[in-house]
Amino acid sequence: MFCSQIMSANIQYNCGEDCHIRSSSIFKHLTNEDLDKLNFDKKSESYKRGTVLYHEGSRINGCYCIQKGIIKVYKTGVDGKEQIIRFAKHGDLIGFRSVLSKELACTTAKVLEDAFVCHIPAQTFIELIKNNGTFSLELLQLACRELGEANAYITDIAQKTVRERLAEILIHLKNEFGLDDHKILQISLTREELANIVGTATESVIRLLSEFKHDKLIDLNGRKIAVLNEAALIRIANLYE
Amino acid sequence: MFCSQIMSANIQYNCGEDCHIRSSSIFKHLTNEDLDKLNFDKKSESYKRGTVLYHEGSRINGCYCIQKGIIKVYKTGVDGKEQIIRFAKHGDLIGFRSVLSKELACTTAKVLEDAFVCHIPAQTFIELIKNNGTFSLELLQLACRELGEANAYITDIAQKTVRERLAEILIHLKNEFGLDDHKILQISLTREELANIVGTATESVIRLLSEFKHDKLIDLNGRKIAVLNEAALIRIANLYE
DNA sequence: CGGTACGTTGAGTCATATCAACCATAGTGG
DNA sequence: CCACTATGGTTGATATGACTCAACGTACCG
Repeated sequence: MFCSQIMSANIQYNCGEDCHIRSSSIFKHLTNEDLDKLNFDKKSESYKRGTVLYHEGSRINGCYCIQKGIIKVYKTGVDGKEQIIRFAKHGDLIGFRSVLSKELACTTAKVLEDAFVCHIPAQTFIELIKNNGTFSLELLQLACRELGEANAYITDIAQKTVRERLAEILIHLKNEFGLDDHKILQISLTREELANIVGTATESVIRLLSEFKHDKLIDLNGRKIAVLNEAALIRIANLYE
Repeated sequence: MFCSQIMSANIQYNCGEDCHIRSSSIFKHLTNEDLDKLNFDKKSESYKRGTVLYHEGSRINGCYCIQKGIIKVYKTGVDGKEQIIRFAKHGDLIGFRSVLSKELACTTAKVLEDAFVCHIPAQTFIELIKNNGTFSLELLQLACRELGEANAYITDIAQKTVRERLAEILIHLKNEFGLDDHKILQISLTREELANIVGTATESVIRLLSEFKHDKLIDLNGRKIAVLNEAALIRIANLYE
């Protein structure tokens, strides 16, 4: 099997029974037969920060299941400005959109935190969908959930101010990546990256973050952001009206 | 069968062989058996302008295949402002997102132009997915295409000016609904609705439309919008860079 | 004929973008 | 070891796109 790999951190990944593919919600209802096929066809690899898994506009020959690390998925807009669409982490599946719609990749996927990733060939993936109704239903549910989130984000960007959106993003990041003991957000982003999620200028993010810090909603220490007053941020973001 | 219905325009719809469900891309690979089941379970109905097919936040018990007319699909944002997510017309399928993700409807669907619509019960729909790999694959492809469009729109709204977005929307509407012999856009929207697609204020749309008219890019006559210079609009919109 | 919804225009304001300068840090190569 | 460069962060000044508010016009409808 292709699956034994050594991470830089010396963690051994055995991609048979223990592999994340098994416990990840999207794969968990596969039959043993399907699972064997999948484990045989997939390729696991580790990637350093900065590596690009696939480029916007390129043909894509499979999708990626993230075991470890963080991947930044973004589109390049007018005059090269990147718009971050999502982050993928532990258990997430990316690239399936382009595989299924048979279009060229409409996003770029770049490693933010050293990652360990399984690559599933397009053919294997499509066979799986055709032959396993439960699997395809779950995948559909995943796609539909993402679609719902995308629609919600469209509404937010179209209607909310930068200030509201920044507060909202901080809450989202907190929910997705969590805080450590010191309430520090467990994802490290540059100010520019934050701006590229919110859809604003770097300087605006900096000014608003200082404002939030001044109001004791957050604390700042370089890229470390501590979330001190979640309730107030939620109020600012107009979330859960 | 439930399927014989009379439209206000006195057009008879026979939903067996002739029904749109057969020719619509998403249903065209169904087996005769599946098709019989579908035709038996579905309910066709005509709706007047202004009718709501389903409300945001309500439970939804099936999805809708549009045979005729135009449906406006929108989310309600902060302080009640509507954000139009898409329009559905002849051959389009809506509501499947909420059916599959088993969440409450995250949008409202309202009739813009008198419509004739088939309702497919959730259970029938889900069975179809589970039992027919080709169908579920095509549905997945549909969802993925919509997801790609949503991501592109996020990037646009986040990065482009209102002027660019309005030009882009005019092009999109032209591609989706076409022009008549007088180059008039074949969908009738209020200025407010245009604003609610673009994500701006009604007054801004009015001012920009007059500007486009002054520059001979479009012509205006009430809600009738004639697209005179598509190339220039595309340039303004920064499309196809 | 009054009512309601939609469209238009002008004036003033404000949030946010843009531009420019500067600092801190870290890595690079001579 | 020290300039040198690149990258990221910060702040201030200025410009402006877009929103808001308000008034008014228009058209249709019962």
